[in-house]
Amino acid sequence: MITKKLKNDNKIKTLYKELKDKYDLSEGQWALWCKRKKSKKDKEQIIIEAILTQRINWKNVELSMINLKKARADSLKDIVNIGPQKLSLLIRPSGFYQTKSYYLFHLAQFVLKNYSSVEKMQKENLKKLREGLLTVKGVGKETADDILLYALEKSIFVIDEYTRRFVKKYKIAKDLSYDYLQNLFQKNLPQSIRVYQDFHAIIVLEGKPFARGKVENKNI
DNA sequence: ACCCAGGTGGCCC
DNA sequence: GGGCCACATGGG
Repeated sequence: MITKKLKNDNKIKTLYKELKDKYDLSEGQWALWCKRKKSKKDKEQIIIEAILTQRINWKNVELSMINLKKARADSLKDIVNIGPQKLSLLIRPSGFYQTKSYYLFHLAQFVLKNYSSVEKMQKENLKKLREGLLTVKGVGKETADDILLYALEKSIFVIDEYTRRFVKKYKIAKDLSYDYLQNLFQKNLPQSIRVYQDFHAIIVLEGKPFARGKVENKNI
């Protein structure tokens, strides 16, 4: 029992080290790729993308983001202002557009009403933020953690379809439930925002067919 | 004409 | 807690 546990523990750490070499990643690489995601505007875009990317490929998300930018509706304030009706037409390419437009509208409202800005939101502690986000319709654990890790820069590990495929591929665990896997990864990695961001980026790359050698794609 | 893609909520048991 | 369904577009 204990030996088996140790084995799995080592697996996660070892995989992280090996794959970091495989993709020639240095510490904080994700941040380098996404240097553009530093500004207030970019953080808000991560939040928007977190909703749009639900159950859809990134290509479709990009099409919606282009529409939003063209319509100058790519900030949380814009989204609250234009309202769910018009918003839904702009985000059609990313699918489930009526549902998602309500999700997005309510999320934008939630952030602005409770915190007034993403920067101020970042000052709140992780636990409170997660609880709050989970009360928003359309924000489940994955979307909440995605926002927390990549937009708000809190140390929490994201479990998604790519993570589950990764876990299966390397036979890391049998239990694929969200809480179990999140706990498992967090227990076996240093509690570091950078590590969580980079590792998740690696997991996504591992799930992409083109992924070998040099990394240029930033669609994480 | 299929099939698939980075979820979530609602309903049922 | 888990199983099933609706939600919808663009690309292969």
